Amino acid sequence: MTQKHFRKRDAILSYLQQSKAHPSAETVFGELKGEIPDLSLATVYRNLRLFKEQGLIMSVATVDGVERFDGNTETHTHFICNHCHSVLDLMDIEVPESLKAQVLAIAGGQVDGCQLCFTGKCRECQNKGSESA
Amino acid sequence: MTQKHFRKRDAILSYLQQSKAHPSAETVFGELKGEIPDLSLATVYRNLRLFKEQGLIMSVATVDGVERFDGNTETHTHFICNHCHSVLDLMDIEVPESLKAQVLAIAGGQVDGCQLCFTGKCRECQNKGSESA
DNA sequence: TTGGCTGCAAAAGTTTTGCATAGCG
DNA sequence: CGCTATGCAAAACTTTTGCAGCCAA
Repeated sequence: MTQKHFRKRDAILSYLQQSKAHPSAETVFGELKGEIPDLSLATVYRNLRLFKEQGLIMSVATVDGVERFDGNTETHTHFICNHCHSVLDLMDIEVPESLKAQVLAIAGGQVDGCQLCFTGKCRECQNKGSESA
Repeated sequence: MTQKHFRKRDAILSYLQQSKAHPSAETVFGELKGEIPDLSLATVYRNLRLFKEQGLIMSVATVDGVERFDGNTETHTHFICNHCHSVLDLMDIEVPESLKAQVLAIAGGQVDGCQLCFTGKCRECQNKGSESA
């Protein structure tokens, strides 16, 4: 399987799927640059966009001006730290199914997904005090 | 009350608070430009940022690359149409208080807010068929 | 005069695109 | 050869910033 052809694309997708950090394009690029020195940021952006269109990854949110991605496309809740801008998964927090039905009834049309996102200060930042603004 | 000084700032805030369209900076600018011809886009951006910091408005989401704002800072649910990019309020859909407590327990730190956002195709786009991609 | 608000234009930061090249079938 | 993926650099787009001017107190 010498599909060097897809090596970069695959690497990007794998990285996304394995990461729990909800990285930005720049972060993906930075992390993979080590093992793939001739990787281009444009390739990262192109593939992220492609994966998103294909539903292989999803966009979690735009945090501090940059889009953050998640290789886990199952609906799950996130927590965004306003201080260090980390994005955490909250797998156990689920939006009641009843709400989704209500939305369909109210908004009409078609409901594809739902994102629940809490914001605040993560434990780490809390512990560190206010040093990481 | 000839506070012409604050006329633009006030106009921007009023517009946000009265609008239900969750406008972007560009939209606010475009809408107010009519009545305030010498309004500058920079002023809109500056004030939106200021209002957000002051908690007078909030950022709903970044839709199609642009940040969308809401003059209603009470926690409430939104619906984003993937087709026409409109953002609708779903005032009746509420995140159970119990979830918020759970989040605090899990994520630790401090929980400031929570955003619940559904995505899909709004009734209008649904009715219009697929003409508005 | 001082201080805050603004316009304008330049700058910064993120994301996209055009074009040429290289690899695979 | 045709097709897709990619690097590089330029471009596009959104948002921020520097600076000078203006208005009110």
